[in-house]
Amino acid sequence: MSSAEESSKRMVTKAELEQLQRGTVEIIDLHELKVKIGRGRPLRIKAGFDPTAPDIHLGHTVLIQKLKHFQEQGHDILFLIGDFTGMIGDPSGKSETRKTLTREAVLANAETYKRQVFKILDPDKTSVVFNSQWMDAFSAADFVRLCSHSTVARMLEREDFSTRYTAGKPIAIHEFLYPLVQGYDSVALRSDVELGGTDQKFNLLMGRTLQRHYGQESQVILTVPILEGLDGVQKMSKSLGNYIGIEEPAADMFGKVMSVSDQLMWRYYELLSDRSLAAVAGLRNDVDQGRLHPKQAKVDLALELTARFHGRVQANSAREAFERVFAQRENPEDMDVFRTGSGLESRLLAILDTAGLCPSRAEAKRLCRQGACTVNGEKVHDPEKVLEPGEYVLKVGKKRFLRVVVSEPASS
RNA sequence: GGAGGGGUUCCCGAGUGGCCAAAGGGAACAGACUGUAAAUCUGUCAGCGUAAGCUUUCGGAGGUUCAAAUCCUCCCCCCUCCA
Repeated sequence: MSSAEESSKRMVTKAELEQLQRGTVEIIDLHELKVKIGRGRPLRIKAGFDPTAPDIHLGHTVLIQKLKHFQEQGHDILFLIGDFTGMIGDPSGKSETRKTLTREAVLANAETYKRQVFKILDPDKTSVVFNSQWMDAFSAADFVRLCSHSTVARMLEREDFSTRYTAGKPIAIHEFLYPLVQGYDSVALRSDVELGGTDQKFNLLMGRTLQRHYGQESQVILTVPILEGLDGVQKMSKSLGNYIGIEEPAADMFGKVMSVSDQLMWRYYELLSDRSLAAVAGLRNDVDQGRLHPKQAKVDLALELTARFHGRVQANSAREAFERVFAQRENPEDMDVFRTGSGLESRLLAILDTAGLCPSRAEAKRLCRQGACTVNGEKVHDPEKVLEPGEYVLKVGKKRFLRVVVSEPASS
């Protein structure tokens, strides 16, 4: 063996492997991964994203952080935007017919993705690809061939298909194409490793199968946990509104982390924090033993996560603002300002509605009657209350604030 | 193509002529309690209107009736079995 070959081959170090394994649910197959890494050339690491929702949230970052680990170890990241698969719509969950995005929309979304994802990944070492690049050229005959590599029985092994099937819920045939196309993407990209959430396991495995059928070595698949959203039950997603977006202002990010339940806080520590699992276990123990107040632990977590996207300084001021508003019940420093005329326009319910603090006037009335509305710190139960010309601070519930300026009546 | 079952308010789900803006549960929101945690208790949960009240909603379109989510007709969609 020549010395050049000698140096190109290497054993993966224990530390590197541990970094890759941390926080993963499953690696299929770990031995194959070692072999691939051991060949010494950069691996092609694939991960796919939905083109319709270019709003990366903390749930996505679990996966993206893992991509970063691979990137740090010198591997090539293939950030796949599923603009073709987007037409199908991932069958998991609700089956809505997606409308095809225009070319411009796809490109615009891609730019948003890049802006967001490069907060974490190194742009120089990341290729952004679209599966329409090869799928648009796919002929009907190609599709028939692709479909021949799987079976209906195999498809029905997938949990959400079998669940729906036994429950008598509809399964559209084109939904079967989703795993096939996702799997074919691995063929087209010659991926060595594909990352995905645990809910993607079936699709990821399909990639392994198809690669073999198309004469390639199977990719290793690596699954990461699905992060629960703010409600602690359902997965974090934009459509459920239980997410923390990575482009949200520091104050919102901090506040949202603080609103999470104590139980969920540990989950977030585990999946999102950079702290070692041992350190997290230590913290948890301290809280259990009463040596550390759970709120303090949550503040630390909120600081860490906010600082990751906004830096230390902004994270700290977000924390101060939070304490001021919620612990000391003071008003936030910057509130939206709403200007209105006097008279009927300056009735409380009218302001609440037109300023957008409540979705409807009926809702505004209800909230007032329930004692949720405060004007300059005083509860106002009457939704018909007219605010005289002047400046007020209006508060609805715990989180909605508004500075209201009521102008003098026009002298006409 | 045939037979049967089904489409209800954000979700699940009751309702088969008036007492139905529609039970119950979940979610959500608000109040109390707190640490903007959990648990608990209470209240709210189509829109407009100060109110009386009015308007829209039960797959879609018509019809019967003083009155329809409920009855009739046609249409659309889903499921099961048969072919």
